[in-house]
Amino acid sequence: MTDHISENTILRLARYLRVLNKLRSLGFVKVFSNNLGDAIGVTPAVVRKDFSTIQIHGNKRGGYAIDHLIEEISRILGKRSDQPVVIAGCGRIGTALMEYTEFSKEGIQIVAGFDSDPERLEPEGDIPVLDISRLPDFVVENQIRVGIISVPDSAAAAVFESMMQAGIRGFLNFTTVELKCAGRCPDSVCEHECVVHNVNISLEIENLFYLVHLKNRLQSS
Amino acid sequence: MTDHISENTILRLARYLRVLNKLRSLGFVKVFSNNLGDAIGVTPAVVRKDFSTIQIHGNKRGGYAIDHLIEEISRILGKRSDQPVVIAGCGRIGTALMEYTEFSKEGIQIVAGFDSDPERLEPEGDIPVLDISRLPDFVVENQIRVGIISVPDSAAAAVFESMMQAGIRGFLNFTTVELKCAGRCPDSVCEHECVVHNVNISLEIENLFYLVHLKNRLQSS
DNA sequence: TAGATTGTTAATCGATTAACAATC
DNA sequence: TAGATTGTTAATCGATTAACAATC
Repeated sequence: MTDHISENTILRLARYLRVLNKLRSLGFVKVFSNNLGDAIGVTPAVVRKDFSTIQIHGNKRGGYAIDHLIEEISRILGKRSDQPVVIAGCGRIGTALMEYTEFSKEGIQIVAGFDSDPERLEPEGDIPVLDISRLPDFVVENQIRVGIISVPDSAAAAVFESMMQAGIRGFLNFTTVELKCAGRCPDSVCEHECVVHNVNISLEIENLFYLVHLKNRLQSS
Repeated sequence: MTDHISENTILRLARYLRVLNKLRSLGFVKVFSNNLGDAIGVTPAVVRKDFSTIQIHGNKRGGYAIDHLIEEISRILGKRSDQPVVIAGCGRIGTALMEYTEFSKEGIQIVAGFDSDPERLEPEGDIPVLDISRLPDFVVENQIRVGIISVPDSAAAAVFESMMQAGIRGFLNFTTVELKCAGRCPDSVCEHECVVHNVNISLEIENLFYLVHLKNRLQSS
């Protein structure tokens, strides 16, 4: 079928898709590589190349049909209307995420939280918070593929391991622990690697200081 | 002075620095490119190259002295012990960040929050929450260079503009609005560009679904 | 010394950009 | 038709990797 699609392209496709949905809801029907490039901050050539690699074709003068783009990109990316996610660790960050209202707009649904602290459990809650020991069964039963790790650093590795064993393949990691999965997936379940994306806000902020500092230096020399 | 340092290198240096501080606190004195590479997930050659470009030298068989590394990397990156940050928008995310205890460990200090909702103001709070109209003066007076934007999307562009005018040069953007600063800084204040990093958690989660989906497809074909 | 590690050069790889023919 | 945009190829650029001499 389709050629190999680079990770960069996949991430851009996801962003095009968001812009396209906004454009459609505004009543637009056509779009040019030009417009889309501006919207996500890349050159028109990149947009055309991306579409070319996933075999989406436009009209030589009329640009691309938004409906068609949305349909094709959604198909390629495997976009589902329901995207169920579990959260391990219902502390400050975990709770904030459970209350985060933006998710539902995008079809993301936090289906359960897990914690080891009995005080935090709410089995009957709107989003149930269960004991962490029940995570593997829950993941298997509900065929969850994506999970958020917002436990303390000290618990990160063990939680990661058990989530992976249970079948989670995509991780959003809020700890500062480097979670590696290359070759760690049990062969019987998983011959491919997992995907771990890290969100490290204090590192992000530090990086801003560094980048601003160094840009200044460069400028003044 | 130093040659041009790529952004990739800068971001890696920041991560080495975090690992090095941990190693030092464990009593380690020396480290090999090997170890550091493992710790942040790059090859040893990348580590040596990074150090080479910032003119840090090791010993042909004894690796690198941790103290020296920390000192030099901190100097290059311009690491300060106090890293003051303001937050625009004290809703759910903004408040969670103000309460986030990890920041102080890294020397990051949220010095004030700003909001347009009178109900949210707390001028006498531990971290004062002031009216958004007072942000520019505050930033100028306290020479703040880094800010967090966690306002509703609809307010993002205007808030960004006023923060930039006031002198903020590094932005952590929690909205889904594409904030562009190329050429937008007022020349009198700023001949260099700003740095905007985006944190879009729902996009991150969506991307995990897409990447997992596509890795599966690739595998099974 | 032998073995291990640095530091650097050249080779490779992939992504981005430039350019332009095709064509609506 | 003239002008604008796609789609693709070749050129460029930068980052990563491989390889290995230097040397502790």
